[in-house]
Amino acid sequence: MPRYNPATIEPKWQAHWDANKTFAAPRLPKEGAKKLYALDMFPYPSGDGLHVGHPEGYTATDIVCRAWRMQGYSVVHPMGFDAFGLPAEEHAIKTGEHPRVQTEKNIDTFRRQLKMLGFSYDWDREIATTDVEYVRWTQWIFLKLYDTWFDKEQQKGRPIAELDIPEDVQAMGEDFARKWVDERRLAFQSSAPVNWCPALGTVLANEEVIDGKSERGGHPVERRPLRQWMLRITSYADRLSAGLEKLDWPEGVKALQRNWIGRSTGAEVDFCLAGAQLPAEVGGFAEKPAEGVLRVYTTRPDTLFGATYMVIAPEHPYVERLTTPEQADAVKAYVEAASFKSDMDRTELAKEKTGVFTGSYAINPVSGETIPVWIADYVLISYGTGAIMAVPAHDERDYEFAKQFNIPIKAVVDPGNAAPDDEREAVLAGEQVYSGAGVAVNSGGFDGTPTIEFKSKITAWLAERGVGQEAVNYKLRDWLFSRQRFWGEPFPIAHELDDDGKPTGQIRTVPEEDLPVDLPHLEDFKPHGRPEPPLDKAPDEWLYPTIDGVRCKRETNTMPQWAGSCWYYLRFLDPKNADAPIDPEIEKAWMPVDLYIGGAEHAVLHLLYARFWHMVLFDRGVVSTPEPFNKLVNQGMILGENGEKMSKSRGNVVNPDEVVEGYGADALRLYEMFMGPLPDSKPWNMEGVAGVRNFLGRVWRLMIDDRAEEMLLCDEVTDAEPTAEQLRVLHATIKAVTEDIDRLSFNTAIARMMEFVNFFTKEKTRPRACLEPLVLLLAPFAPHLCEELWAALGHNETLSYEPWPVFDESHLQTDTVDIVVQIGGKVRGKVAVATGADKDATLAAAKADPKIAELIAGKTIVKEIVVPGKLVNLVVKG
RNA sequence: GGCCGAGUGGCGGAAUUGGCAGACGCCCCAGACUUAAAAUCUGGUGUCCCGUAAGGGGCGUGCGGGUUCGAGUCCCGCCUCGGCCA
Repeated sequence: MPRYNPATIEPKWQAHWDANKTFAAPRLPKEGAKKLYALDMFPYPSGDGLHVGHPEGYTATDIVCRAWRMQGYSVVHPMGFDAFGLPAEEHAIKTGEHPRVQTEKNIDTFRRQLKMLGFSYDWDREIATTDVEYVRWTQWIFLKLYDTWFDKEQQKGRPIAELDIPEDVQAMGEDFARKWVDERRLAFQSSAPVNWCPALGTVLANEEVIDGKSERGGHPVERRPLRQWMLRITSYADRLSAGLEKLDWPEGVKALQRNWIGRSTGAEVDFCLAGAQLPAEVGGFAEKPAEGVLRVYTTRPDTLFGATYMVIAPEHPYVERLTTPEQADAVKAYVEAASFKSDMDRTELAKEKTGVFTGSYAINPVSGETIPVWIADYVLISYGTGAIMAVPAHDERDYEFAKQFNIPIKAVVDPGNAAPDDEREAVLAGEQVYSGAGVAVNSGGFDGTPTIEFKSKITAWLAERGVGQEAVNYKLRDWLFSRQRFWGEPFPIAHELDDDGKPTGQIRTVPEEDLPVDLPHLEDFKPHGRPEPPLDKAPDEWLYPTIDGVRCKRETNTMPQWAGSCWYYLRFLDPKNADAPIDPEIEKAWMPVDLYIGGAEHAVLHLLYARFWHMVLFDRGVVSTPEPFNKLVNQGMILGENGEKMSKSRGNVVNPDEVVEGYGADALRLYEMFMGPLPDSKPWNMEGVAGVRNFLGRVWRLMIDDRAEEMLLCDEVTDAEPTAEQLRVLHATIKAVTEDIDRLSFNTAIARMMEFVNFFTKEKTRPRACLEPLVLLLAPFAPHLCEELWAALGHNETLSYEPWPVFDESHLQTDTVDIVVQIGGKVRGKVAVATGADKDATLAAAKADPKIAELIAGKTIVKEIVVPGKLVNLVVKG
């Protein structure tokens, strides 16, 4: 009977932990104890259930939590669900069943599977982003964003109440002033293109659009502007970038984020349109470009003399006014065609450049030359000013475009030594593009100025004349925060209506005490055929609330899935708080997250968005730390047995339920950790699972007599004192396992415990004093098995809070150590020398070894290298 | 095209600062136990060469160079694969 049988012991201990709330974390860390907040990226509860990729990171954090609990830390280790999202809504559209029903079913499956793996979560803290009480505080945070403006001077978000409205703005009237304020909020409205699919009668998410066609049905998708909510993440670009410095994150992830933010410095330059009435000379560079002025952003103001044409994006507000009657038809067709292309399609370097001439010209502010203004879709309205000066000699895309349309190419940077002579000639002749630094040519009085120097010189020159200024730009764009979907958080916003039921443009926020704004009842979830969100179908009693006595229409956009995951780590600490998102006392005590593990797919967006919200909450005094996640680790991908990505279509998906059924949860956990380093991608191998399962069986038989009818310790287990050798093995194991857990090197920790078991299996007497520490060391990895063994060894309490075994250096010491002896760098022998022997003694011992003596006999020793305790290398000649 | 990461036995991987390459596991082979098998335990297992044997030697960490007494590890150049971005 007492064979190792995970199928009986695992559910038993899971029930025990549940019933005893073994892993409940205290409200605040224990007095005098250090705290650990270990967080997993919570899963989206898909209909497929848990994937073997999930338990990889989850097991890693669980091991750290369990080990550190035993080391006396107060540990909080929560789990929840990121439960809004498209699949549940699609299911609802098909079946008419409310997405919440499907979502809850999926959560139940995920929870069951997670519990089956024995993670030491404090389940009392479970939250789902779809919980109405959670949504309430998500909406509350949105209102904070709405109530915040960014003070550039202080680089800080501040309450709208502290925003001074300039007198000239006030003078323009209340409506104007309100608009002025609204334009400065971190949450603001704007018109942004959506993927409108006329055939499906709905707006699609980016991931539902493939090559300009709908994923379902392959219908054409059009980019159409729609009123949307945006979050002003660009205000925090510098802080988001600078804040990375101090974080203990993989360098690669930091680089990705910096790259995504894409900070560049350059200049904004105003080009007057030919024939335009120039405005009267105003002091300095205008905040907004004057009428008849086309403003561009460039990172290379030094190439201004080489600008031979300009390009504006097809969405640029000047398109109409610049288009001459002769060009009108061509421009119209071009602009429409561009609306079907994604930004990606448009900017792809390899693609052939397209464009159309507007018929208008502008004047180069430095050379006075008249240059044509084109419309081309390789310029994006969302980057910079949506217009560029094109310098074909020194920009690859401009070069291709100029070639395509026979526009002059004028070299203004001499590469000098930076390019071989023939290439340099080609560049200067305008036959080859060169985008590096060099020396100015063909640049009026600036000839001979090195690129770097020229950049600042010309910027100053432009600034003096009020036609340019230094500017910082980011690839990062403001965050498009609304979705035309049902299954998301409603905005706590309503639009005031006039007597005719038309929006006045005035916004009302839902008062805090009226939160949450819950989703309305819908008869069905089918698209209504208009680009407006599905909530437009909501019943009137939901759609038209009265706020402060004014009839309003609720905002019908919903928030994106990212919203809920932006702050869940805070709510975990105080999940039931009815008065605030989190109690400040609790927040101060537990934050920041000490260890955050999850997939690399969230390296940019989730982590950037969450950091942004956190910074706003920090500025507004809701949280006390500038950054939310101190240490981040990305787990690698688990591939199928064939080495390819796991997917249903490849038929190589491994189901955790089946693994647990066949080998047990402890074996699954152990295998996932034994496969290789946590951050690496590695292929699954079911024989490897069998291997670690066998190891767990060996641990069992090390202590339990598996031929007996009852649970009995085997005869070899004794209360006798361990031998010196046994102690040495034990303490080497304690040292290695403890250090390996600290550096998340779980595969090597397991290997060391295997060595321990291999050694003690051969021992005729196995002292408890050695076995008990092993059980404790292994417990974080295979907790069910170890609880069972701990009980068998005569303990009544869970081992979850037993003190971690202490490593004692003195047991590792031996009388002698083996020294490698090399001759000419090749290993030729080994000698035993006394521990701690110095260089001379070690060298003497090496030379005295008969084999070595023979090999060096008659030869001259040129050099002797001695590393005490390690090796001797004799370099000989002759 | 850019950035990041990785190339070590038949396979997953180990080697924390340059110091015995291949820990540990899988696969495979052999032995013990057994009437037999399974299970379990024990041992072997990079590769080539010399030797009947005990044993000895060469070669080996993607490729080519370099630094060093000594390189999987550091430097230069290249190749391949993976990820992200364009």
